[in-house]
Amino acid sequence: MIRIGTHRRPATWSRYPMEYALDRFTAEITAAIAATKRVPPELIELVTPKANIPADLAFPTFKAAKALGVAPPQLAAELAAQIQPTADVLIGAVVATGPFLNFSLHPERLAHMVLTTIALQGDQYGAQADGAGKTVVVDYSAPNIAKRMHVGHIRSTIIGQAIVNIYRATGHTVIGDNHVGDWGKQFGVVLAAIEREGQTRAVGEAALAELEAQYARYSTAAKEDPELDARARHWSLRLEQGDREARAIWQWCVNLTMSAAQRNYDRLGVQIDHAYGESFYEPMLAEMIQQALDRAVAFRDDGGAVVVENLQNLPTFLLQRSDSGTLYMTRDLATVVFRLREFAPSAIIYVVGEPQALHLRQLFALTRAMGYANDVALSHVAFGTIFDTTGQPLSTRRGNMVYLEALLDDAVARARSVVEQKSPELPDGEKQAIAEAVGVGAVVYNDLYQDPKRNITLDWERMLATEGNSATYLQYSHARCCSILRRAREDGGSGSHLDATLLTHPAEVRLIKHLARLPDALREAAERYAPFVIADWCYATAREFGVFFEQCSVLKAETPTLRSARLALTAATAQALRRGLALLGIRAPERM
RNA sequence: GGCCCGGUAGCUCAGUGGAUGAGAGCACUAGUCUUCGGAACUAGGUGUCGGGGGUUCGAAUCCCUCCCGGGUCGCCA
Repeated sequence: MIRIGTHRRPATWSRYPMEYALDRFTAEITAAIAATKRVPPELIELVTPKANIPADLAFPTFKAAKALGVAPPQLAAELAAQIQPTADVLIGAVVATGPFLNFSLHPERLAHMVLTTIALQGDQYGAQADGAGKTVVVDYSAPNIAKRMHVGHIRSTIIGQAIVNIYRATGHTVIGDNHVGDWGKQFGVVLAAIEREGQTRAVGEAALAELEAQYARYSTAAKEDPELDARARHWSLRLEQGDREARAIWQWCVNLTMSAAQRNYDRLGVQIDHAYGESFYEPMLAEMIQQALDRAVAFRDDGGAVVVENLQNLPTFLLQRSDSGTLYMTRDLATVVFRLREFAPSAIIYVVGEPQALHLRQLFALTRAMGYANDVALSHVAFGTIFDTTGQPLSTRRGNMVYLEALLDDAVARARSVVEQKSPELPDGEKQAIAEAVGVGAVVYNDLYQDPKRNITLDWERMLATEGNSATYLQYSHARCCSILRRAREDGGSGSHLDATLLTHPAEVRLIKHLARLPDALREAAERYAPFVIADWCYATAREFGVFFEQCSVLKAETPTLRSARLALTAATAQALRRGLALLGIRAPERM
């Protein structure tokens, strides 16, 4: 008998994750096979069987049998005969099926352990200690100053935040850094355009829109007038050299942009620890270039440019222009060096679009060639491009650009109309909060449900889908759990003594087994930089709950003790779903 | 041309060495339902896993090669 929901959680649980059921199961099997002394430990590799196999973990005996010189089915049968699960392990049954040795979980013991774990860990369920003592820097979002955030920034922001959440949950100290694009020649264009047309008096996103328009007009004109191009480069240099007027306008642009970006971040649940921005590294650039020259990684060519070539067969690139201006690469190099000194990370993760894959490979090679980061993992989480429904890339020039704020507003408005239709009785404030959670959740999920490296299509119908693999379906499943729990509270009969071993219905067992998988999903998501692994887990959880909901009545369970056990399972499902969604940055309303 | 990423059901995608089912969702068809919230559940698939070779006891998964789509290749970021 276990108590669920009535005790206080020990303060240590969130900091020292407990052993998870499937980890113990795996360890028990490995130990049991090893104990037969028939199979060398290094040949014990377990696999998860396909869904049609009635087992939870399997040992394929092929390799071991070959090494031992026996037929695989014979070895499997031999081992099955030798392994007798005792009453205190999670192993329920051991069966040899041809060359496979199949292990099944003991449903009652699993139920007890999983529900206990989730109740104890609460919103920390699945947390790992793997990353304890390690620091990871995540570079994400990176809006451009003097521009609105558009769909081009949304992927880095959303995927980056999910990776931050996931790494925190695996015990890492995570430093998020918003590498804001506030420097470089493009900014020279901004300043030159303002000089030419005057400073807009608009505010908020409207001001940013005007700055974008000025930028576009200037760029177009500069194509036919080399004078204007030179003027922009001149402003770029003035800015780099600390010119007061250039700096003042620059600061105005930065403030304007960041306050607009913050509104989007707040809605998306995004919190980034730092926003040093490219400009921050200006004082380090001369030193970086000098080091590259001193260490013979780069050379100065006849035109005065600093060139890096023949680096690991990568294409040649520059660290300094022939007019002495610096480049993206120069600042990125300084950024790595700064992060190494400041945070001493074991890894730096760049959440940046796939088109910059080559740039980052060059950066990583350069960093190492200069003697930095030899024991630090440098990773690029590359995400694909967003296209419109006709397959065209989104761009301002094409006129099909979608801005983040407008995208979120639109999604929320559509969600609001569904809420009005489905839940007219709710108070207005709650309706709006639900619409915000559902609309924004849909946008976020659209970016996280699949492998980031795939290109994605901006498709309203799919993004705001309320069924299938969608954010709304997950939120709805959670709300249903909450509804049952709410009604149970109103009935006053949720009993505190719970016997999880009563949960033996196939739908209950399946749901419990699935809940047990979150810790593994979290580990895999971290290893692969793949939030979609968590999304998949959430979706499968919601589906298993849907089956349970249909087949096992909670409030009208046959006996009070079964009702209590099912309430505990429902509470655990709600808790775990909330946890999974939180890792993705999606809110889970209790009603919708 | 070199390099990178994709190519799995009509569409959008999982699966990247293991089991005579290659899975989900959407769409389509037919059901469940006096609803613990129907934004639900159930049933229905003749798929050259882009083509062809190879490695392996075993390949959608690893290797080679070719085809198709996208990206990228010194003074933008």
